[in-house]
Amino acid sequence: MSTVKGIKQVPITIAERVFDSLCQAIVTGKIPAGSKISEPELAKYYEVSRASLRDAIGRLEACNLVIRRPNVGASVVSLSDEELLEIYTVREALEGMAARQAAEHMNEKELDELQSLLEMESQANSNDINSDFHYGIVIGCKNNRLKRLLCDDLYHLMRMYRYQLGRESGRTSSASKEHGLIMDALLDRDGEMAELLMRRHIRKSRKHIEMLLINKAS
Amino acid sequence: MSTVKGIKQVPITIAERVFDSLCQAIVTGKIPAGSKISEPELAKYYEVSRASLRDAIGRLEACNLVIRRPNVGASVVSLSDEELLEIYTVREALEGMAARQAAEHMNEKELDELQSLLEMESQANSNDINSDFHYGIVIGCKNNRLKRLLCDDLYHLMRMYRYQLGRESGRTSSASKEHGLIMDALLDRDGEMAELLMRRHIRKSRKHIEMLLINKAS
DNA sequence: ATTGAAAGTATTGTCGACAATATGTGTTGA
DNA sequence: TCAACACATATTGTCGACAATACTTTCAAT
Repeated sequence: MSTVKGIKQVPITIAERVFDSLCQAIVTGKIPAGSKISEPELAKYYEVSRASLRDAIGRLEACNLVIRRPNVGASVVSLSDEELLEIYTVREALEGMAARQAAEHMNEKELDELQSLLEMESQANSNDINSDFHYGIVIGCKNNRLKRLLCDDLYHLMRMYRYQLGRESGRTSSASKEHGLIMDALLDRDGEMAELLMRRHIRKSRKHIEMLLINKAS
Repeated sequence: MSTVKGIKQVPITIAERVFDSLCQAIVTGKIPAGSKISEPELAKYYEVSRASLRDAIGRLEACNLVIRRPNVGASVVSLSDEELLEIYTVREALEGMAARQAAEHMNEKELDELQSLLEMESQANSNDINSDFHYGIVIGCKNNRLKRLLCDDLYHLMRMYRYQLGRESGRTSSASKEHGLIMDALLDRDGEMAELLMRRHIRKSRKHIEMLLINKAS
């Protein structure tokens, strides 16, 4: 993947390859949230120099998966409940706009593909975010800056916590219905409606996660 | 400054110091848009090793001021007209949400300060973005993720093109009025209205820039 | 004269070593 | 017993050199 323009790229340099590996390891929790990143240890593990590893860590910081403090080192990000909810608020704003622009700019073929994606979604509960409805809308918005913000800066974090929290346990049915409504708005080329529905959809997800977190606390 | 959490930080490492210098040089156009970054040349100029300089370049890439291609090197970003307008669309979404949250979360003291900022704005047309109205609202939204996206990922680019285009020649009067309306909404704690007004305000700026670009083309 | 290949040059990517800073441990003093 | 200082250890930051890749120039062939 290699974090450029939100479009998966084949890693060219060693640093990019290590970045991809570390990214995967962090998202899947193999390197747990909050844990410290040891440069000598990981450099030895991946059999690369510390220079390449540090480059990779810099990229991880750029996509918000680690936090680096000067002269101290990097740690895997660990979001508090509030910080997790903050991301949903940002998503509401950005994906809402993405939906609006997608309604205006997606072509027929893309709309078709998105719809068939939606139909598959109802049965196969695929965990691959690359083939999910939200991702399809982001790609369809045709605003590269928006794409990059969502895909480069939030995408990985979202994957990480989706992994950790288990993909919003038990809201699939209502979420699917909401996706259907958004799809209709896209087909109608109704940007305003698409944005409105997308925002409401993400707000509901947020509320749902909020409940999960409250229950988890007990 | 040193690009962390949108809050100016004193540079600790050499890489951070060089990043700050390069950031400034790019924003002010001292290193012109589109120009190539020569690692050996700049390393010699700043009297640092290439390792530190490369670290700095990585940070520049993270805040979207340069684009790096593997085995080729980094170039200062150069936005097309469309790409510049894309940023306004993203700002509409993000700063709209920031205004909403600011209305809900800013305390009295912050509101006071913002208002006095607004009064100063009408006379002294300060070019320091750190003391500008939009920045104040972003800081006041209390959503760190939102702050970081705006301040780390878009702030520098905005400064750069504001510098280049000369701060939206001749829209200060109407823009100031719009700021006043937003301020009123904040004082009313009316988040929905604040978001609505902020979005309209940025949309108008976008239209204004669009006109400037069309005229420039002739 | 233009196109293509090949050699040469310059730049980027990677490495290992050293310096600077932070962390952990042990000792001393109150 | 606890606090604070000093020392020892480990990690990060920085450096210069080498390897790999890209770019430029030269030359030859059609």
